[in-house]
Amino acid sequence: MSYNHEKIDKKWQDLWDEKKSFKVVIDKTKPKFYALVEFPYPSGQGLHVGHPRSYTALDIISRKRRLEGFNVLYPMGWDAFGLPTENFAIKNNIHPSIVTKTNISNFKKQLKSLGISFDWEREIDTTDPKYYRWTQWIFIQLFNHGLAYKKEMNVNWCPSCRVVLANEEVVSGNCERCSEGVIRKIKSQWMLKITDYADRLIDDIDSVDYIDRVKVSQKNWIGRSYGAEINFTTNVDFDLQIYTTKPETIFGVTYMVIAPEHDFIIKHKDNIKNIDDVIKYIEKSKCKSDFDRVEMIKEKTGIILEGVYACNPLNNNKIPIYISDYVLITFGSGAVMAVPAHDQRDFEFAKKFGLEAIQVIDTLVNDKNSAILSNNDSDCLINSEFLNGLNILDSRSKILSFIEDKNIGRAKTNYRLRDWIFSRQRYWGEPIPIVFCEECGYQAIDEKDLPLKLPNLDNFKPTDSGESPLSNISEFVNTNCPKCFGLAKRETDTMPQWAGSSWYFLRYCDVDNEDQIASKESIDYFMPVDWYNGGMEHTTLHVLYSRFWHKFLYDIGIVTTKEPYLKRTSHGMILGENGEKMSKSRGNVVNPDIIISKYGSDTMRLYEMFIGDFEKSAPWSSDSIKGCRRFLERIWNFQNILIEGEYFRENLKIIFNKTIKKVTEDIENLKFNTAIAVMMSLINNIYETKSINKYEYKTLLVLLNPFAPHITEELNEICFKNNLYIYQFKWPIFDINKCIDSNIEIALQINGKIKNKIDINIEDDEENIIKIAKEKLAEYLDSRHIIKEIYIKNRLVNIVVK
RNA sequence: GCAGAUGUGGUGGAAUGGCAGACACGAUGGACUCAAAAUCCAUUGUAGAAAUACGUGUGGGUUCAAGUCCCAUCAUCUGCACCA
Repeated sequence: MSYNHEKIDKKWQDLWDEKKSFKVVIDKTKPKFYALVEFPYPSGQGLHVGHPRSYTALDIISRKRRLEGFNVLYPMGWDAFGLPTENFAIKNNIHPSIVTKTNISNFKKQLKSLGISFDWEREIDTTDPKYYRWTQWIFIQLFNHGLAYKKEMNVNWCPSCRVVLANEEVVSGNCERCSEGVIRKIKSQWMLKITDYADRLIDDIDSVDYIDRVKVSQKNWIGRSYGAEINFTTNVDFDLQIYTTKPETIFGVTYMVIAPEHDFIIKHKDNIKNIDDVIKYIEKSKCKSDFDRVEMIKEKTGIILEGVYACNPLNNNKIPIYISDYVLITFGSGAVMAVPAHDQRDFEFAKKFGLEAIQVIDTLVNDKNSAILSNNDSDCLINSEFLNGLNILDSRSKILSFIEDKNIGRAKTNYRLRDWIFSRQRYWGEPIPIVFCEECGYQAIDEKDLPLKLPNLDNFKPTDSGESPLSNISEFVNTNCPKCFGLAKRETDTMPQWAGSSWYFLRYCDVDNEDQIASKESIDYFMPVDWYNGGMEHTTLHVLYSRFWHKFLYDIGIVTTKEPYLKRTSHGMILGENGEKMSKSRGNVVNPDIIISKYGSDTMRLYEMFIGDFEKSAPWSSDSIKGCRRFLERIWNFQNILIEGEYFRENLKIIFNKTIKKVTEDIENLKFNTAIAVMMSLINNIYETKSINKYEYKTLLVLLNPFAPHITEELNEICFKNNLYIYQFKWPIFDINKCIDSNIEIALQINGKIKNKIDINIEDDEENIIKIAKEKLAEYLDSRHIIKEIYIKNRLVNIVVK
């Protein structure tokens, strides 16, 4: 009987469905394990070979955990709101809800054909009103706690999608979704005050087990810096407040630069003599996005404000004021004190405009072509009056207490992180549950009226004005104020796609709950997520946003853990055969359906894991996958050479124990590729004996089951007829004492170069081994002087000679 | 420019400072076959008939011993908001 993957895959997938084999309920007699993978956006293209990498990896973990006695929650759902669906719907004139339904059913079919052990009873869909009711509920809580507010923002505007993008969604100055150029536009936006949580988002990251790259990216994104705010007076009635991380260099200030958007310019335009030129410069910089400003690294631009000047509060020196777009209004106070001697950007700007530089830190490094960047805290200050002779750290604390005493400034912590722009002027998103009343202002709708359903529009295209399509529907817009019951208008903006994915892991705990996000009991039992895996591209934003919401929900008593995810790992991308990123336009996309129908889902799963280091990207190879299929066929054919036996045979005892140990450990360390390699080695060894006994075969099937669940279940049924499924078995354990061979080969070296090898017994003592080694190496030792003899246990002998 | 990562056979990739190239693909030769496919066996880092020599981007260093640690350098990839 040959290995018929089509029949076998279907048989077991149907059986798991029918028996609800992976359904999980609260069971306090067992330890729980919550495995989570990022739920997909169900795009029209269907599943991509990249998706299964993450799902298979945590499926292996989940299946192994079940065998180890855990009660495993491994759920799946759909992050289904979003622009591509809306754009597809517009283009093809089909309602986005229908597009979504079709895409989900296609994705689901494809996922099922992979045999992942999801609990499909807990499937969620972010576009389902039963789900987004609670997304809206969380927004109301944020609003009631002052964390959601409206603000006029200079926002990124995509003329093509006609939608405002968060900074995070702008890639290289272009829209992340449609790749069109992004311009700047003023718009009143709902904002979420994520900055209130900046410290906790940084500090708590040390309490969780995230891979370092993720921790670093979270910290860098928040970007906490310690510095000072200092007020500089001016010759007009206005104090310019600057932010600096190096307050001790204040005696080196020779000019000041403010952002083009700074209030000072408009307020004192009558005092600025060259105001016409200044306005021209401002207009020019308005067209640039922040990204363009970044790109302008070659040359600094700027213009002096004539007729106004600032005073250095420390020595009353008059200093000129410039505007330049390298200073951003969104960071610090939108004004910097320029110290060209010790800051590279200031140095370049000063060079271009012929401005003076005063050196205030004495350091050995001295390069005339760049600023003097001192990294040494013990360097001392010069040209700085009362700071002279103090090192950097001492002078910093002295200047801080000085400015605080004189009330001209104070220590200040700053963050790179900005508040989260939360509005979208689009149709296919959760309506924001707020109304505007002339009398009462912005009011959250009554929680009893949730969900606020997205009206079923015929015309869901964005309006050219940039308002949401919902603004055209008077039945939706016109309503009553929940407070005074007078006439009021609904908010017509919708939420960004990030919203639904910021709390979905909570809903999985209790998907059908109609009274709350999830029951307290289910949250207490399943949360936190024990292991969360997803793409590298989400390690900054999605992880940060969902941690923020979780911390807020902690503060209002909904969840009981400060962090949502105990452990976060990320997988590398699967590239096309040509080593480039898979994409439709490159024509190198591999469709998993074709692979599965040709080789079967177990081969597909195995190859996804064998392809390379899980955390690194790897190119797909349609040749290499054959090796995985051959491996499974050999295991299949073992049923023909099956013999009786209740223990490992003596000559295979060591290798079996070693393999169990390695596979057990490698799975935990995301080293799926070497786990598979060691099983391949094992079967090569078994092959040499021309037989396999029942105990050995059963052990092998359990070990392989998390990787290749269909074929292993089938073989178990054929060969053992024990009325038990493998998923009900126990994970094999190894005997640490039987993991080392008694006879091993060690290397013999002369001065670190391999010259020979010998077999030793691990019981042999060192003295004896060195003696044998020297006999073996006699020809090299002849008449030479031995300086040192090194023996590394079970590894090698190295004789150092002269 | 900044930050992070990566450089190992023809290919994907293995190697707690201790025998570089596990495992797999591909290739070559052989068995089976009328033939092909599949399967099985053997070989496969480079040079060399061999002994041997050389080999982990490049140049130094530490060490009895370096793919691995340190310094410098080059190349590639990813992210970015000139973060003061």
